[in-house]
Amino acid sequence: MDERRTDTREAIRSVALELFAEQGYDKTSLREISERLGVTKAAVYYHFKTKEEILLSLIEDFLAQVDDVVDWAQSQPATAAIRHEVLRRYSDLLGGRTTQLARFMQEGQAAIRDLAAGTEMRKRIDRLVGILATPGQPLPTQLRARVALMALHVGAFAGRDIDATDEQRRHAALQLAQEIVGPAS
Amino acid sequence: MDERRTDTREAIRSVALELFAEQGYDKTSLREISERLGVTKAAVYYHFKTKEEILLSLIEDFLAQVDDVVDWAQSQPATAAIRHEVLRRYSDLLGGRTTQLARFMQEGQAAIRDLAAGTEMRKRIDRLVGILATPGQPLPTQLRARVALMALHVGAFAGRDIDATDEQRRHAALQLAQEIVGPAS
Amino acid sequence: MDERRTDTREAIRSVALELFAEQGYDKTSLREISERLGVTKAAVYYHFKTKEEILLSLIEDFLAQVDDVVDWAQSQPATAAIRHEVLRRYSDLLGGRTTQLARFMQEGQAAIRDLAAGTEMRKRIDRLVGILATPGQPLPTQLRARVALMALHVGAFAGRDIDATDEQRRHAALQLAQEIVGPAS
Amino acid sequence: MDERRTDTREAIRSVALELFAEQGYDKTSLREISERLGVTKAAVYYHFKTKEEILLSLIEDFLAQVDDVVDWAQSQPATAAIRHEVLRRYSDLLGGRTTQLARFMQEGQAAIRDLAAGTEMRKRIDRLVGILATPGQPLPTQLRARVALMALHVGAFAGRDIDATDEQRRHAALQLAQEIVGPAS
DNA sequence: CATGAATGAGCTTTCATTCAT
DNA sequence: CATGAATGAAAGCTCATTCAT
Repeated sequence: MDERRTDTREAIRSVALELFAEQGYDKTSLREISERLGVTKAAVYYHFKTKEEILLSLIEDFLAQVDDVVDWAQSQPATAAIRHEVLRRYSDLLGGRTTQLARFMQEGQAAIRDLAAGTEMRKRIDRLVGILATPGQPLPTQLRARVALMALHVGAFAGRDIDATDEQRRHAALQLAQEIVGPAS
Repeated sequence: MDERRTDTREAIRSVALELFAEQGYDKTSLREISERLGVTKAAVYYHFKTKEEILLSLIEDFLAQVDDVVDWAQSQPATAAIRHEVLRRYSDLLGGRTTQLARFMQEGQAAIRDLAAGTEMRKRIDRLVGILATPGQPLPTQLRARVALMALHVGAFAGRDIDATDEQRRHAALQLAQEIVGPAS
Repeated sequence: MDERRTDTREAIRSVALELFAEQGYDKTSLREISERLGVTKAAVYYHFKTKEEILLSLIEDFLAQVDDVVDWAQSQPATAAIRHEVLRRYSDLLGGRTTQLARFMQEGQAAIRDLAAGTEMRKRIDRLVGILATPGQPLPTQLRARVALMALHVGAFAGRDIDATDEQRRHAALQLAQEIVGPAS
Repeated sequence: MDERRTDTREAIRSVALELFAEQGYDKTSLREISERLGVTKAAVYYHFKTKEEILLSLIEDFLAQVDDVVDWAQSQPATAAIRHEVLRRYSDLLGGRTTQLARFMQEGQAAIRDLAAGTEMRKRIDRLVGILATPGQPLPTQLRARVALMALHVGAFAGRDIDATDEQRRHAALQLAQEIVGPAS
C-alpha cells in the first residue's frame, strides 16, 4: 500500500521522458521538469545527481531490451530467418513502452552526441547492425542493414503523416525492412 | 569590383554552416561564430537580424535545389523512370556543397522543429515524398517513398563507419533507394 | 559498557576535522562529511544542530587548552622566564592532537571570521598576546608578542617545505620565538 | 576626457578588491560585485571571463611588484645589507596600493589554494624567501626568513588592534624583521 | 560596417537545513 | 538514533539580443 517510496523518482522519469520526447533533451530544463511535477528543482537533484543521469536511467531500459535481442541473435545460427526475427523483435520494441524514448533518441542525436548516453546508444545500435550485416560483408549489405533499421524507425515515428494506424504502419515497415535485408529463403 | 559587400556575410554563412554541422544549431553560439571569424557578435547582427536567419539563409540554398528537382519532376509524366531520376538528382544534391547542411538537418531535427526553418524544411521534404508516392497511394508505397529518401541520407552521412569512399556509399545508396521505390520497368 | 552513545558524535568530529583541515571550513559540505562516514546528512544533524556547531565543538578543545596556558601564566609573576614557558607550552599545543585544527584556523581565517567560532578564537589569542605583552607596553613589544606567536605557527605548519622533521622545526621555532620576545634574564 | 572606455573594468576590479578583502574570495559573489556597481552580472562577465580572472588580474599587479624586488635583489651581492633592503622594499609594497590585496591573500589562503592565483602567489613568495635564505642554509636561517616576512605582514594588517598609526606599525615591523634575519654588519 | 558595452532571462548545480517516520 | 525526502536560496556562468557611437 505504501508505494510512496519510489513514487517521485518514477514520476521524474515519466515527466522527463515526456518532455525530452516533446522538446528534446537540451531544450528541457530541470525547472520545467520539476514545475510540472509540483516539486522544486532540488527535489529532482535528490533523486538524480545530474540531468544526464535522468536521461541515462531512461535510456538504459531501452538499451537493455536491445541487448536482449542481440544476445538472443548471437545464440542462433546466422541465417536469414534469424535476421528477419531480429527485425521483428526490434520492431516490437519500438512499438512498446519505449516508443517515445526511441523517437527522441533518433531526432535528437546532436543534443546527445557527446553525452555518455549517446555513446552508449550508438554502441548498441552498432551491435544490432552487426547482427544484420557482419563487418566483413560488402558495402550494399552493410547499407541494407542500416536502412532496414531506419525503415523500422520511420514506421514507428517518422511516418505519422501517413493515413494509417500505428499498428499498420509498424507492420508495413517490418515487411519492408525484412525485404531490404534480403529474402528469408 | 567592390566585392567587399558580401564578403563578411558569406564568411558568416560559411563558418556557421561548419559549426552547425559540427555541433548542431543549438549548441553553436553566436560568440563562437563571431570569434572563429575574428569579428564581434554585433558585426554578425549587422548582417543577420537573428541567429535563426543565418540558419534560414543557409537552408534556403538547399531548399531551392530541392524545389528545382520537384518542379522538374512535376513537369514530367509520373513514371517509374522519373522517380528513379528524382532520387538520382536528390542524391547528387546530398553529395554536393550542401552535404553538411543536410546532415545537420537530419541529426538536429529536434533543435529546429519549432523554428521557421524546420517548418520550411519539412514542407519541401513532403513535396519530394509527394513525387515518389502521391497521397492517395497505399501505405506500403507511402512508406517506401520515405524510406528511399532515408536510404539516400544514410548513404550520404550516416554510414561513415562503413569501409568505403563517400562516392561508393552514395552510389550504393542510390541503387538501394531505387530498388525500394520499385522497378523502373 | 555502552559506549555507542558518543561513537557517532566522535566520528563526525574526527571526519570533520580531517576535512576542514584539508579543504577549509567553507569548502567542506555536510554531504561530504556524512558520505565519508557512511551516514546520512540527517544523522549528522541529529548530533549537531548546525554545521558551525561542529566547528565550535572542535575548536573548544583547543581553546580550552589555550585557556589553561593563560590561566597558569596569570597565576605566576610576569617575568621573562614565564613568558618563555608560555611560548613553550603553546608550542607543545600546536604539536599535539590539535595541530590540524590550529592550521586550518590560521589558513582559513576569512571563512570563519563572522562565525562565533572565529570571534571566540580571536578572543583567546588576544588573551595569549596579553600575557606576552600587556596592552600598556610600547609598540615594539606589542609587535614582538604577535610575531613570536606567528613564529610558532610557522614552525608548526607553514614551513613544511623546509627540509627538516616536524620536531626540529617546532623546536627551532620555539627558540626563535623566545628570542623575539626578549632574553630570559 | 573620454575615460569611459575602461571605467567599468576598473570599477569592477576596485569593488572586487574591496569585497574580497572584506569577506574573502569565496564569500564574495558576482551578484554582490555587480549589484554594488549598479550593473548586471552579465556586464561583469563581459569584462572578465570568470570570477577567478578578476582575482588574477588583481593579484598580478602585486606579484609584478614582488618580482621587481626579487629581480633587483638577484642583481646585487648576497649581503646582509641587501637582505635588509629587500625587507624594506617589500614593506613599502605592503603599505602601498596593494595593502588590501596582500591582506586577503594572507587571510584567505585556503580559499585560493587550488586556484591558479594561489599557485602563482606561493611561487613568488618562495622566490622572496629564497633571497632571504638560500635553500641550502640551516633550519634556523630558513625559519628566520619566513618569520621575518610574517612580521611585515603582521605590521601591515594583523596588528590593527595595537594603538599606533599604520606608519608606525609598519616601521616597527620592519625593524623587527630586519633584526630577525640578522644584523646588517 | 562594425565595435564596445550592456542586459534579462535562463541554465545546471550545490548547500545548509527541516521534518515526518 | 537515524533515514528519506524535500526545500529555499544562492552560486557561477552562457546566451541571444540591443544600441549608441
